[in-house]
Amino acid sequence: MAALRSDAARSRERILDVARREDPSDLRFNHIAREAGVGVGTVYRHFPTAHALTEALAAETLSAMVTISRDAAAESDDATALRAFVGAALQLQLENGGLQAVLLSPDDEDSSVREMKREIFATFTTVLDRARRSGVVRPDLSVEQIEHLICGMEHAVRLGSPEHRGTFLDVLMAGLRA
Amino acid sequence: MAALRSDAARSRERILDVARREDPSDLRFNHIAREAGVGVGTVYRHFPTAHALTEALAAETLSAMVTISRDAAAESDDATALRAFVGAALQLQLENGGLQAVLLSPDDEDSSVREMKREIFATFTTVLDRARRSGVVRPDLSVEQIEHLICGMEHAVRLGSPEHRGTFLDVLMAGLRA
DNA sequence: CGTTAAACGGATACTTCATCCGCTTCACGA
DNA sequence: TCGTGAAGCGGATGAAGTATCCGTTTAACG
Repeated sequence: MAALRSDAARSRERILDVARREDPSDLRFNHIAREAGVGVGTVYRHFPTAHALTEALAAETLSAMVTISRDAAAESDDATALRAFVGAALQLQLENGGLQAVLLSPDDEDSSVREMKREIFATFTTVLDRARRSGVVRPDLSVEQIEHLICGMEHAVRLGSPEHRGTFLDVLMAGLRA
Repeated sequence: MAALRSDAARSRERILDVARREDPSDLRFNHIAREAGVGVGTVYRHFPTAHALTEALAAETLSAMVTISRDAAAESDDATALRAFVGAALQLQLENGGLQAVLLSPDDEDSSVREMKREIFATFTTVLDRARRSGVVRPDLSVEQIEHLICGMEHAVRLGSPEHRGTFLDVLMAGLRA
């Protein structure tokens, strides 16, 4: 990432500040531009596509997820580690509405996003392997399938009240058991 | 529903035939009109909103769901009845991409849709009550929460391959258990 | 300061949506 | 069979939103 000119850096931050408050699944570039006090062209130059903007918004949540996933992996009890990981993923996906799309997207435009995703999936693979070996999870579920199940739970929570998160996480964890 | 004039009935069927083949979450009226060989105005007259069209498409699936839910309720084993109901709901929602929206919508434009939904939810309430009484399901889950969980599973299956439906249904049913 | 490349803004052309109304077709009674 | 009016049809059209392009402005640096 070449150093940004000061005005460019300012524009970028203004745009991100506004975009954070918008519905991640319905980013309107013209509207964001007006709110941010910049021209539409400026928004499109910084973020050529809606997905590029979603990725930029996801970057900080993703960085938190890296930390949390390391912590989960450090947990000594295999079942607890799995629950910590899945619970954190669900929580963060609920907090950042664009995260699901970024996690599921096969090709990332931003290379730091790609690297963080790689680490998260690698860590999860380790945690899941441990859980499988100690027999606390169905052996036929893949990392990908569990990610999809987490996205499904995110969707379910969004349909109702956020306070159902705990219950739905319990349902998922019980369902994952061998 | 006042009797339709013959040309109106023909237009309606043509529109529904085309719409059935489209992505239910992205119904483009102009496109449907062109494909169906009718004017855009005709599409809008028959279906004032995308939701009205989605409802019409959901009607036949909903009618199948009424039958299946009665069958499930007739099942003597409480746990089996619950699984039959949830499994059928998941299956039908996967077959008809617009069904989720219609089931979740609080106000239906079509009265027959409203009536079918009423019966389905009433039947499910009975099935769930039985399951609760015989202790085969967590007592703290409401009909609404379970519907949301089914929608979540639908989402999860759609993210991957349809062949994961069975596995994901198993995960959900295991998670629902007390 | 002067220079230049980077960044900016917003007019504009383009796409898609949904309405409205003059024309056509159907149903029905004579 | 035909006349009549209500119902239905079509697509031109204005509104709304998207993404690009290029003349102007601004930052960075010697």
